Amino acid sequence: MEKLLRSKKIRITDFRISILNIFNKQSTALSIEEIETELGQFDRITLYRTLKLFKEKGILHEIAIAGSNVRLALCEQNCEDLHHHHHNHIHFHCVLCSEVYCLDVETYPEIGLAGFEVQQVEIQATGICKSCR
Amino acid sequence: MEKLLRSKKIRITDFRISILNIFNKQSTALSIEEIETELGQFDRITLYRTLKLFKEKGILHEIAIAGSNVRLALCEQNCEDLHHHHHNHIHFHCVLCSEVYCLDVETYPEIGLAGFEVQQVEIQATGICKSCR
DNA sequence: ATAATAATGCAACATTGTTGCATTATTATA
DNA sequence: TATAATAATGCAACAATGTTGCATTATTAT
Ligand SMILES: [Zn+2]
Ligand SMILES: [Zn+2]
Ligand SMILES: [Zn+2]
Ligand SMILES: [Zn+2]
Repeated sequence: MEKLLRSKKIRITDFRISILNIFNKQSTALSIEEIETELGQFDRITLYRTLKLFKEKGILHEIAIAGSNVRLALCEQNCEDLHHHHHNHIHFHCVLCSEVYCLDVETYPEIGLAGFEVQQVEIQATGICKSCR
Repeated sequence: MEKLLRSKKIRITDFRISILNIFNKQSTALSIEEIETELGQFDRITLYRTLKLFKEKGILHEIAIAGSNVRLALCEQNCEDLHHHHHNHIHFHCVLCSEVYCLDVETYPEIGLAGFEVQQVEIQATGICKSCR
């Protein structure tokens, strides 16, 4: 927790620790609304600033789902910043419980597009999750 | 244009026609801001309602990009509604011009996740587009 | 312990999207 | 083509989401 903040060279504060705690006890990605509920009493501006910083530092990654709220989840250890992630997982969105999971896949698909230089590939699967089946 | 609206069993209005015209002369996906610029003078509420309807009817599909604005693009002929699309293309987001392209791929990857029922797969590639290289 | 620096919390604001309702336009039918 | 039924538009007002400036407070380096 504090080690993570130290490694990213940002100050260790109570607020940041509590945000990290919330993500650590969760197995699925979280919406901002869910984080707010977990926090109880808090300052909205500080929350937004913290989430923005965590994304910039490669502590959290953002998952944008069409027709749904943005979700956030913890990054892998080796993510550098907003633009240099090193994930090898896909995002699964359950149509029943609407939870979003970060899931490892055996083989991550390669995408080739003539004339385009592909740098990163983000995959989102939609369907019914393990616990809703 | 009018044929499309008729086939979806919704009324033909000037506003809807002008929205469809904007999308037809464009090769890339559009942000709401871009649509507003193209429209010139318009009513914001009508625009939002029109876009919502078009998404529900399978006329437009929404592309959610992490850290960027939502984009919209025309659907394939056989898209039924919001939840029943029949696209076979991926979405490419250029890091230089930030345009979003709908691009056909030779083979659309299959995703298998033990315990999860996959119904749809959305793929987003990021990199440098044809015209920015 | 002190100074330098960064984070927080408040107010105020900006952007984005929604709801209710009267007016206007489209469509079906006679 | 005229009329009635129905749906879309445009306005006001609001709700939700996200941002900026600035004084106060906390963290860190010395
Ligand atoms: Zn589920
Ligand atoms: Zn993830
Ligand atoms: Zn480009
Ligand atoms: Zn598309």
